[in-house]
Amino acid sequence: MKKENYVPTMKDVAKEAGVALGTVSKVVNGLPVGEPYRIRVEEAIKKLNYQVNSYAQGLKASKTYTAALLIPNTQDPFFSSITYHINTALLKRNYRMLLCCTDYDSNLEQEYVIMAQQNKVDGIIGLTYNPGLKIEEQTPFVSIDRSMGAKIPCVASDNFAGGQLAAEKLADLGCKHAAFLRIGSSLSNEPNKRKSGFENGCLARGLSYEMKILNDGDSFEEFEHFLNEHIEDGKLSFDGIFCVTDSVAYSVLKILGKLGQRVPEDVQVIGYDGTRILGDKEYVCSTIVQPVPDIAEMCVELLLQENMMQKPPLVCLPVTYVPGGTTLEPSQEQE
Amino acid sequence: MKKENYVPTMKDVAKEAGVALGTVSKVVNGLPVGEPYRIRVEEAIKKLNYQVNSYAQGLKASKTYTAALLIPNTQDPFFSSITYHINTALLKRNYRMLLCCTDYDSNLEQEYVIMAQQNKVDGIIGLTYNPGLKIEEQTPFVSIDRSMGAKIPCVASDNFAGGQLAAEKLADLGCKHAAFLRIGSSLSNEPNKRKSGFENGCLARGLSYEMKILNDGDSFEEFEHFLNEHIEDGKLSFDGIFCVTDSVAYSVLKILGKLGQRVPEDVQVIGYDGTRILGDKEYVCSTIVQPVPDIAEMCVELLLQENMMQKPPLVCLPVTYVPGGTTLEPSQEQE
DNA sequence: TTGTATGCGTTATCAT
DNA sequence: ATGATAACGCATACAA
Repeated sequence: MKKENYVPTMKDVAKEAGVALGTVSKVVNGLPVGEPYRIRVEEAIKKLNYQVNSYAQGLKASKTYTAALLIPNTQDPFFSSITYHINTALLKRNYRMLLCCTDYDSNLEQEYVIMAQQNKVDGIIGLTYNPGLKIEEQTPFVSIDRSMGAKIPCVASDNFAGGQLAAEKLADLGCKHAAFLRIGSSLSNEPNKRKSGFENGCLARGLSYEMKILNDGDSFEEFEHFLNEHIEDGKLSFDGIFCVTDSVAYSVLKILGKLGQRVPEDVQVIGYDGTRILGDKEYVCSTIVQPVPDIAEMCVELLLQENMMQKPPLVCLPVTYVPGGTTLEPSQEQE
Repeated sequence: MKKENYVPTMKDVAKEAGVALGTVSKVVNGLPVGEPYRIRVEEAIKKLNYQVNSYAQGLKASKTYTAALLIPNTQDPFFSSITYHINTALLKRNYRMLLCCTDYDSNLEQEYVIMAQQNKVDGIIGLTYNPGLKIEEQTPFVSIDRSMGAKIPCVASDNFAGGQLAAEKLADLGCKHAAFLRIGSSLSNEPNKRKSGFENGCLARGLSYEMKILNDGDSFEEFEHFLNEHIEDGKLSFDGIFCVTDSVAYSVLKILGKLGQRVPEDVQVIGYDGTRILGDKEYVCSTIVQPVPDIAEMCVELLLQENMMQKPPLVCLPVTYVPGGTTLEPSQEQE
């Protein structure tokens, strides 16, 4: 019947319907066309099983309705959530998404940018770690969590406010001496502000604090040493700990257990991100929740916004605190 | 200097280098070209910052080096792992990946298939739930976990063997009376074989068992009722439970805790998938691990294989068992 | 309102 | 070995 492996084009449809090529194009794109023509064309389309070729469209229009997302991986809960919500936000606007897992590899990040540009994407959203990433001027780029210069908008949760909120919560929950634990990239990025926010909050509330900041190569055992050093007669000198991420908090919780400290009775712990067990169950710990759907929506909005002119260099979205079992419940205090 | 927003083409490069269009094409594609020409062209490319247009290439060659992945979401740990590894496997072969999160929505699945076809993808990999999904013959498709007819290869873990392995492990670990708990789609798919495998394994080892199978709409509380009904004088009649997924196992563990049952002392629990806490930490429970990297690799391999002829209709990849704290450790038994 | 013709950027087939 | 030209499928400006 139909030729094997032959993909019909507009020309075939035009011939089948006995109309001109342009008419078919109009029908396909919903432009006004005489009713009898439209019907004949639509029948021909069904009969031949015709589908437009986005590549030909893209070539013609130099617009591909495609965006690329650069992200280290999809397994880290925060990344997987970002990925999902950006995909959804793009879909809503009828955009396709190229997923580019970079594995924190600077070279791979650069390669993916080049690939995306060659693929004529309408824009790139990236959570990247390459400080020297080269991006063509004409390719819109929105960065997550890292400032990349005035021309590139950066979207992040309000990390400073988040750190502050964590300090305030610990103070509200009765803590007297807190700790901030961080393991992080030396790279300058937005999440680094969690530290400043926390310090700020502690000072405002008269909460004393100490910090332990691990560098890239350091082992988690450093935290164990640090905490162990602050135990006297079995009692930890901290009664509140703010961890830079839920992942760190999770590891710290295990260490605390090993050291015989009870959570939240002896020491309360707050993380950052809003990670849930298995993606959709309880929170891993009491935490500062990132507004991931809003971050995703904002990224896409900024990316597709026409007037480059007034793209803000930095957008910080509000965070919230949720108890997750590692802090004393509000019912136990006078909230 | 360079015109604002103007993207150079091969023609511009040819003019700049003072050579013909075809010569530039050859240089770009690494075809033999006289050395002095090659150098001049390469210099022109650098000077103009030229990049090939994949859309024009794709239009000409009707090959796009792009594949689409249809998956419900990227947040479920199994899905996120599949997504990551398929992305990696495609990258290795220089393919780009369109991510399509379907949210278990049959209509969305179909829309994405159409989108992918219009986008002239070289193939689609799908973990889908639409039994009537329409796919053009000329679009290669590989299915994960669900058979979709003889022409479409299906890749899955060896679910039957996995169920069997779970039964054998429970028997080895001293269980006398087991339970199988499942919540699942009524849709016929490969994971359903976990049940048959488990039954088979129980029979082979003389392990008695009961089953509780929830339907789509049912609440998890049904499991609680079921388990509660099997408690007499505070003692659960089961000493081993196989859960259809780690996610179910996780919930069941919580229920068991509520019912005052100790795991693994009173009852041992085995899940399925190989899910780790926060994606990279300990296993959620003792579990049958799916070989996700192998599944991903196999999907891509089958998808891009030229000779459609000998594509097997079903490929089952071997699973392994790992203890995850919800079974008695090997050191405690005579393994 | 419908039909015709041109060009998008590339590759490949020619003749040179 | 290199240079001119046609064609991929579609959209659109223009002519009918």
